[in-house]
Amino acid sequence: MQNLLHNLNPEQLAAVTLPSQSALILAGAGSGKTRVLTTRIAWLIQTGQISPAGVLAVTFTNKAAKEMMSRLSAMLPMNIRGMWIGTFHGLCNRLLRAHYRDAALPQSFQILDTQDQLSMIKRMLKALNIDDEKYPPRNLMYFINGAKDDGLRAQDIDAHDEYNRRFVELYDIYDQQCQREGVVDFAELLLRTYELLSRNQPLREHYQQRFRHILVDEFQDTNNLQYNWLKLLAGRDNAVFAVGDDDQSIYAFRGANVGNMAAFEREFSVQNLIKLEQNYRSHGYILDAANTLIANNAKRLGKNLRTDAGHGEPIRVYEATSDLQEANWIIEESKSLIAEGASRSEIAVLYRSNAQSRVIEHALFSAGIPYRVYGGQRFFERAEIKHAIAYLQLIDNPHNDSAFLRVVNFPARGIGARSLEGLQDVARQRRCSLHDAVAHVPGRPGTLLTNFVKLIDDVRAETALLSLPEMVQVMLDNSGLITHYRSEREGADRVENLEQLVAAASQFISEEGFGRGTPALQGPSAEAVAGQAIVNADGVEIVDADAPLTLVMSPLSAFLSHASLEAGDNQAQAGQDAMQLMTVHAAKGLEFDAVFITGLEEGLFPHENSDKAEGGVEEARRLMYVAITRARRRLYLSFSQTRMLHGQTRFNIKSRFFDELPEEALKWLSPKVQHHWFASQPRAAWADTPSKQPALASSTELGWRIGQTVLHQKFGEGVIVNIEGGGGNARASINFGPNGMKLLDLTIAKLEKVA
DNA sequence: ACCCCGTTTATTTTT
DNA sequence: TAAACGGGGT
Repeated sequence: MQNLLHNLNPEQLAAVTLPSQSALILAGAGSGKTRVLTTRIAWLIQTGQISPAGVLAVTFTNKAAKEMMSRLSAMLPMNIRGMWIGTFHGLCNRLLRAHYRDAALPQSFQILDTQDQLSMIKRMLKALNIDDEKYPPRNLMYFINGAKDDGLRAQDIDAHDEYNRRFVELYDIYDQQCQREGVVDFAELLLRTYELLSRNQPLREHYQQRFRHILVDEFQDTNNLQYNWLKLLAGRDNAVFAVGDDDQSIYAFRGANVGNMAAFEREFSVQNLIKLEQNYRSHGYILDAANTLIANNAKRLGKNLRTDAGHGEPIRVYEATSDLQEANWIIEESKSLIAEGASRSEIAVLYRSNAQSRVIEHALFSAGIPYRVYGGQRFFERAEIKHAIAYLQLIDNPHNDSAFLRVVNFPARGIGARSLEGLQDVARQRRCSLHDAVAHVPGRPGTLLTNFVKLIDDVRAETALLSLPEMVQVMLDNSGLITHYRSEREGADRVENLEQLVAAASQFISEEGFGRGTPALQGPSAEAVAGQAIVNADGVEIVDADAPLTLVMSPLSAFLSHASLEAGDNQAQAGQDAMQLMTVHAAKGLEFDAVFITGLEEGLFPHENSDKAEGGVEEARRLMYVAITRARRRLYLSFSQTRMLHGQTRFNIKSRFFDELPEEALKWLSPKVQHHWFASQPRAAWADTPSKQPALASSTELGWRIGQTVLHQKFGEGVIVNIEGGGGNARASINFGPNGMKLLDLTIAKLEKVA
């Protein structure tokens, strides 16, 4: 135990050893957040305050959950299987599997990912003959997910106009369709569990009594439903240990509510708020920059990072004339870092949006520097894998129409759109699944469809006693998927991926503790279930959704859940010592010796949409804060006067965030206010855009040019983005950054040129 | 049933 | 720019 608490600083120690009450830990970047979280669990167990089964730890990502588990198993000399550590969705899945009857779901319900959900909505709109211009599927999806995230069912929503009434109506129809198919979307996993526990008192009390300690990671990212879910599970007596950082809240756009931190303090009567402000990651100048920047946010719980490390290197700032030049500068700097002995994987290039990676990738490629881009397609998202998964889904639950449609004619079986429309009509009339409708389709389409259904049924029958990997193999062979991709010109990779799926299945069953030979379709045995049965005080029998998974679902169901909930690694040239390219969002939680934050321009970072959204600029500032605090020793900031965006050259001014950083921490590598690109090479930029010539001719008479930086007494500094008209009629679009884009008459407006 | 070509649209993303 | 989608033609 001494060992356990040994190297903690006073605040960390205080947090780890708090009494069993709800507490809020404000954990700054690099302050040892995960360490506190895991040590807290280990300490509770070692001091005998709780048994592993009494611990519930919730994270947002599978990665974070795995990290916690591996740290815990290093800390504790025991099997940590009894602990519930997982993502909100993973834990809900487990609960719903164990209590599927109470939750009114089929035992083999399946999970729709975002793609599946959208295609299902499209299908529904089409079937109802609804104009998808007027009711865009995407909007409906956001509406549905937003409602679910707020805990609302269709009947709970008051629509004030015709348009919204329609949305509500469609939401209701969508839910009914999901129910018929036995599928749930991501938000549904949470909402269904919430409803299950709130309606079923014995069940709720059972879990409330079990989980005396609930620990939550990244609390600032919780949405309203997750917050209420925690509140429900915590009941009145349990201790919720919430760890988060309001300054790193960057997911409001997907429903995260930072306000949950303040609400938590109030509603869970938090006696102990501990701030972890000692930073173990970054050098002084870097932290100064982060602190100074974030102080510009008004809505904060308040926190200031400090370090024992010295100032370190100043933050280098570079102003490029073009995105291309910016990229080349990154390469030059990286080369010298590498020459000084830095390893490539310790250098990260961050950007606001994915599109920005192109130029940088191109430059890195030309320079022959290995790199890795985060955020590509992941294993279970690949088309061929999704097809294979769809076959498996049909074996497990033939009523999953999304899966049915995905593969009914893939590989081609002569079942075209026409036949499928007919089938869908029959299914709608009979209010049944496509699978069940097949028997009622006459003629040749009927025969072909029947053959398809028979194919699925045969694989199911043939593999009923086989293990999961064996089943996957048979499915691949019998479905014709492998044959199909073998005959395709560029199918070799896909065949290889499909073979990897067998390996993935094999790895999965051994990791999750299913016996090697357990039949893929074998559900929990009656005795196993009986062994888990608990009779509560009211005489109600409850089966606890306890680990391992083997007790609540079949290997196949478990594997399919896994495929939906854990999309797998985004493919990477792993092993190589490569530079790391990613969005700022993707960088959250990571750290690097050297970090480049690129594209620091008005309109991009902060993004132009940030100005419009409520609290958008503060969120953008937090994003910048996250970016800065990724760096350990070296930080580079860059922006460019011009940038190619959507096939057009955009003229930008530097981000307002530069004005919010401490001057003494920065070292400007290029002159701050000096010649712009057009001064030295006036022709180059528009040589290939003849259309702009007339405007330029007229504007040059007046002395104005696109790209010119100007000063307006009211709007401040801006850049001329476009000039239209000529002579006495010349007007210019000027980007004044924080003050927006203005269209000004050049003959009237009082503008000063900034050199 | 499939392919081609024009149109449209472009933050951030985990589950 | 470029990728994804949908309509229409073969």
